[in-house]
Amino acid sequence: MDVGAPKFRRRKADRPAEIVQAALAVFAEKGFAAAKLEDIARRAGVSKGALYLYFETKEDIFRAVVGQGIAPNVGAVQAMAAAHPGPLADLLRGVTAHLATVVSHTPLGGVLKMVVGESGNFPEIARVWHDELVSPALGAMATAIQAAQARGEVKPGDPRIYALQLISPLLVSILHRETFVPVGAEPFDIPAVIAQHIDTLLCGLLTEGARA
Amino acid sequence: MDVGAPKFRRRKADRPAEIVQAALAVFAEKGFAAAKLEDIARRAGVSKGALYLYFETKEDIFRAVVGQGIAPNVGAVQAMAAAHPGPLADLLRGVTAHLATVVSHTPLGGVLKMVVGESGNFPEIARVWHDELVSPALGAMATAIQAAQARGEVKPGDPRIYALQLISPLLVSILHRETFVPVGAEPFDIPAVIAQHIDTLLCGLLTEGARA
Amino acid sequence: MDVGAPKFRRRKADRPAEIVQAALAVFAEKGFAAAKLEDIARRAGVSKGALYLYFETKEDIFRAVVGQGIAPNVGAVQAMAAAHPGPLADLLRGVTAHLATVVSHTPLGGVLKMVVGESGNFPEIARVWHDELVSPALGAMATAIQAAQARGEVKPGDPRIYALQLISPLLVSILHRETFVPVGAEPFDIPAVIAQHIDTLLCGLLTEGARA
Amino acid sequence: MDVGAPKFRRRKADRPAEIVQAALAVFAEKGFAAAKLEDIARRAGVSKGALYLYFETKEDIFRAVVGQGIAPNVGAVQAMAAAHPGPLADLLRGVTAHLATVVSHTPLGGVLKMVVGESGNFPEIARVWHDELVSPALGAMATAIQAAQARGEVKPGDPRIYALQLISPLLVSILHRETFVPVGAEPFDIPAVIAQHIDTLLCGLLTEGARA
DNA sequence: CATGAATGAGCCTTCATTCAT
DNA sequence: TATGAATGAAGGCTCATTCAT
Repeated sequence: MDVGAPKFRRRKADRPAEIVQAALAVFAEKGFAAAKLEDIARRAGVSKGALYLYFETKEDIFRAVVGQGIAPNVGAVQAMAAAHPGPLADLLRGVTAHLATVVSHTPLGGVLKMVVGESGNFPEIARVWHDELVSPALGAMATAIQAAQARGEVKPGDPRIYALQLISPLLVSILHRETFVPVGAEPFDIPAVIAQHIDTLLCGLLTEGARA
Repeated sequence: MDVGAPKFRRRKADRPAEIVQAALAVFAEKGFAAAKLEDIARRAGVSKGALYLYFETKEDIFRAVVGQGIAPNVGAVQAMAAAHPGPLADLLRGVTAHLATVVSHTPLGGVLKMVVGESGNFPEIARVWHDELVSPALGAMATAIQAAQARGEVKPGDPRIYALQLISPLLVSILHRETFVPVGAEPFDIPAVIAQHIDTLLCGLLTEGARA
Repeated sequence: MDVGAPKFRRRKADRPAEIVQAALAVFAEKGFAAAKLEDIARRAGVSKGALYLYFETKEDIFRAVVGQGIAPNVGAVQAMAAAHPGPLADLLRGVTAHLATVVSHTPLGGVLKMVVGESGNFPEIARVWHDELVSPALGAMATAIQAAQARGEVKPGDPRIYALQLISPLLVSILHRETFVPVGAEPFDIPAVIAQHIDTLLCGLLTEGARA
Repeated sequence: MDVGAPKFRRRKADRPAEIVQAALAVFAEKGFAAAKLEDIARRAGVSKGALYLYFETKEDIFRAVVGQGIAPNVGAVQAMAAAHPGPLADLLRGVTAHLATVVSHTPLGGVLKMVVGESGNFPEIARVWHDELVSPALGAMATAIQAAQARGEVKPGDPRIYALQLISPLLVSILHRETFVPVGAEPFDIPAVIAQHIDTLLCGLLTEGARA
C-alpha cells in the first residue's frame, strides 16, 4: 500500500501525525492552557495557520493527542482480558513486561501527566480514558485475579485492589520520572522496579523467619 | 485595645489563609493557567483587587498554595525518619495510617495533582517538593527498610524500590480519586487499600500452596 | 488669631499646605498620571484616606498644586505692570532679578514642567496659567518696552517679541535644570545667565569693531 | 518577485513608521501614562494587537517616538559643529534658519514637550537627548562663539551662555505654541522671532542715544 | 495547500476612591 | 478627624483564530 508515493517529500499524509507528535511534547511540558499553538507549529515545522488545515481548534489537537494514548493500548487491555488460565505469576509478568515496553517506547508518561493535570478542564477526556482504558484494564486484571483466587492460587482479598497494587509502582515511577527527575531526582530503574515488585507482590518482603 | 473589636466580619489576619484555601480549590480544578483570579477572589469572598493586598502576583498565590502542602508534612517525614527499631510491620502500618489520615483530612490530593501537572511550568516548585518531601520521605523509609534487612527481617532487594512499592497504591488511589472518580469511576476505599496492601506487601498474595 | 493653638502638634490647619507641597514634589517628578496618591500621602505623612478630607479628587490636588504657582506671582506681574517710567535697563534688571529670586526660592521650575507636560490633559489649567500669568506678564513687559520705544530709548521692533527674548533664557535654563541636570548635564548659573543676558540684550554681543 | 504586489493595502514595511507617527500624536497630547494603546492603534489604523507585532511594550513605542526626534537632527548638530570661520552673524542666521525649518516641518515641538514632561519617568531618554543633541549642539555653538571672541568679534562673556541666549526664544516660542496656543494664546510668528532676535542679540535693543 | 500578518476577546494587574472602624 | 483595608473600573498584554495572498 502507498506504493508509488512521492519518493522523498513524504508530505501531506504525515502532517497530522507530525502535528500531534509536536503537540504532545508541548502539551506534556506546559499543560493545555500554557501551551502555545505557535510553539506546536514551530516544533512541527509548519506555520500557525497550517494547524487549522488539519484541526478545528486547540482543543481538537489536545483531544487527538490524548486519544493517541488510548487506541494503541486497548489491544493490550483486551489481551489481558483473555485471562489465560496458567499460573497467575506468568500473567503478571506478562502484563507488567508489556507495560514496561509501552512506557519505554511511547510517550505514555507525558500523556498520563496531561490526563491527570487537565481532567478538571476536560472531563470528557478523563471519562474516555476511564471508560476505555482504566476501567477495562482494572476489570480484566481483577477478573484474572479472581479466577486465580477460585483456583486457590491467591489469598482472599479484593481483586480490584490487588490489581491496583500491581500497577501502582509502575505508574508512580513514571510520574516520578516526568515530574521530579527533570529537577534533579534520582530516577527509578523501571525494569528493576517491575522485577522486584512482582517478586514482592507474589511472596512478600518478609523473610521466612520474620513472619509471626 | 483590640478587645471587643472582632464582633463579626472576619479579621484581616485570616484573609491570606482564606485566599489560599480558595485558590487551592480553583487551581486544583483548573490548573494554574486556566484558573482565573476572579474565580479565586469570588470563592474567597473578596474582590479581585484584595488579592493583591496579600500576594504580589498570581504565581505568588500558586506558590503559597503548593507550599502549604509541604510544611504540615515535613513533621511526618521526620517522624518516619526516626525509624523506630521495632518490627518493620509496625512501622509500615504507622506510616501508612498516618498518610491515610493526612490524605483524608487535607487537600493533599489536589495539591499533588497541581505539582504533577505544573511541574513543567514551575520547576522550582517541583524541586522544593522533591527536596523537602519526596526525597526525605523516600530516604527515611529506605533507611528503615535497610535496617530491617540488616536485622534479617526483610529479604534482599533495593530498599528505595521497597519504599516506592509501599506508598504507590496510596498515591495512585488518590490520583484516581482526583482524576477519574469525578467522571464516574468507582472510588477505592483508601483504608481498605492500605490494609490489604500492607498484608500483601509483607507476606505476598500467593497462598502457601501456590508458591513454586 | 489662632492664639492659644496647640503648642506643638501644629496640625490641622497646615495639612492642606503640607499635602500640596508633597504633591508638588511627586507630580513634578512623575507627571499627573504616573503620580500615585499613596506616594503623595506617604510624603505628606498622612494616610491615603486623609487626602480626601481636604481634596475631592486627584485632579483637585493637581489643580491646587498648579494654582499655587500663580497667586504668589500675580503680584510681581502687577508690579511689572506698574511700568515705572525710568530707563528701561533698570526695569529689566528689576524684573529679572525678581524672577531669579522666585525661581530660586520657589518650586516654580517643577510647576512649569507640569504645566507644559500636562497642558494636553488639563487645558483649563493651561488656560488659567496663560490668562493670569503668561499673558499679563508678557503684556506688561511689552507695554513698558513700547513706552521706552516711544521715548526713543529702544529700537523699533515687536515689543511682545522683545519681552519673549527677555525671559526666554531664564525659562530655558530652568527647564534645562529640571530636565537634563538630573541626568548629568552641567547646570547653568542662573544669576550669571541673567546678568550676561541683560547686558547682551541691551547692547548686543558684537564688539564695536565687528558691527558692519 | 515582489513586483506588482503592493496594489493597495499599505505594506507591512510601513507599519512601524505609521505606528510611531500615530503614537507621537497621542503621546504629545496626553503624555506617556495617559496615552492609551487603543488610541494609538486606532489612529494608526490597526488593531491593538498589531502594535505588538512591531514593538515589545508601550515603553518601546515611546522610546521609538522620542528616538525619532534625535537621528534627523544630529546632522544639523554636526553642521553647526563645522563652525565655519566667517563672521559670526552669518553662522547664527544659518543655525537659526535651519532650526526654524526643522521646527516647522517636523513634530519636534511635541517631542520636546514629551522629553520635558517624561524626563522624570524615563531618565535614560533625557540622558540620550542630552548626550546626543543638547550637549553637542550647545558645545558646537559655544565653540564657534569662542572662536569669534578670539577673533575680537564678540565681547567677553561665557560662550555657553551666549549659545543658550541664542536658542532660547526659539525653544520658548515652540513650547508656547504647544502649551498655550491651543487654549487661546496669540502665537508667536517664529520667523519674525528669529529675525528680530538675531538683530537684537548682535547689536542690542538700545538705540545709540540710550546707551549710557 | 500554506503562510503569517492581523484581529479582538480575555485576563492579570494597578490604583483612585470609598467606608467601616 | 484619621486610618487603611477593600473595591472595581480601566488598561497593557497575550494568543487562539481568521483570512488575504
